[in-house]
Amino acid sequence: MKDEITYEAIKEVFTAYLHKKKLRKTPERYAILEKIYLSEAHFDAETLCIDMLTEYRVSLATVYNTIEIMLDCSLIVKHPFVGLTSKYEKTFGKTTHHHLICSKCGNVREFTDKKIQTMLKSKTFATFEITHYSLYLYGLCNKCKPQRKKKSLKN
Amino acid sequence: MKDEITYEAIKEVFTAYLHKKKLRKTPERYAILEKIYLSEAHFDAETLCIDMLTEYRVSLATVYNTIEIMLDCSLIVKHPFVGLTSKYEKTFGKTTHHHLICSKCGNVREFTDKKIQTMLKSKTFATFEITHYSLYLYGLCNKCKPQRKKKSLKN
DNA sequence: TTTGTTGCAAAACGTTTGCAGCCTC
DNA sequence: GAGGCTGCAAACGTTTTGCAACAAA
Repeated sequence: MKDEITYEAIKEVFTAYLHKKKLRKTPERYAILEKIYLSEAHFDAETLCIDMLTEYRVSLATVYNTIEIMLDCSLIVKHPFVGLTSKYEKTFGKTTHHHLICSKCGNVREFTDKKIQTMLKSKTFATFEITHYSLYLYGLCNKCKPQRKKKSLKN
Repeated sequence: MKDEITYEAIKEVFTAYLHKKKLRKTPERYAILEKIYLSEAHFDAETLCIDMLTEYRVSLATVYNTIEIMLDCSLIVKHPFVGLTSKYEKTFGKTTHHHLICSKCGNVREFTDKKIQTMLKSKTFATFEITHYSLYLYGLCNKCKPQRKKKSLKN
């Protein structure tokens, strides 16, 4: 059961932000927003740019520009995972989750944990105003985990 | 009351690792290790390199090389905080902690939380072997937090 | 009409690599 | 003595910037 978040609703949020900041509502920006809206996975700037080719051609510079704006208005978050190029992820239509990153193959997996969420959400500081948090668990995924004896394939 | 970890003890760990991996025990590597041992703060590769100048001159390439080795043997961890160049941090002589990163000025602060630690340490997955985790809390530090009316200094 | 935005290419940035000489083993 | 390691400089991948043409307001 997914949250019913429509592209129109997100578009409105984005439009309102662009308006507030006196930024222009260009077709490129909306094309990028829609692409992100339609995808579920983490993405990096270049892949997004290439993947858009069929629908709408934008330059990488514009992708970075738009990503920056979307970060500012919290429509996406940035994940600079160790060993990978920076990944981005939409924040709407997804429940709070955390990440498992395989240090060997770079695969990123999500998981949710109500107790962790509750605990972190309740964390406050007198001298620091939290906007968001990132919890990354690094390790080895099943495929990369050294198998306990099984024809011992070298590396 | 700090843990009594001596440079000699750490040096032994490093030496053992170099030996195991058939890597050479060069003065540069030990100079870098000592520099890291003596410092308490997070550091980045270039700053470390520059800060070493007075004691021992090493090239940035060697610093990166050595950092890589130290990451492999878990003497340090890497923190690619959003908006900052990658920071590294020694893992010895420090208690488990988490990070507060100011999105505006880039200041990084540490904090400890027993409950969070316990909860995260107990987290396991059948299909993922956790080696370490990073918890980053992004937000605004006291200095960067918008003050509630007080002569309203612009920016 | 004004001024922000685009695409492009060049530059910047942090990091890695190739190589000749050096030094550990 | 062999081969890993060093410093240097060049190369790399990612991200940013400068600029002329363009288009949103």
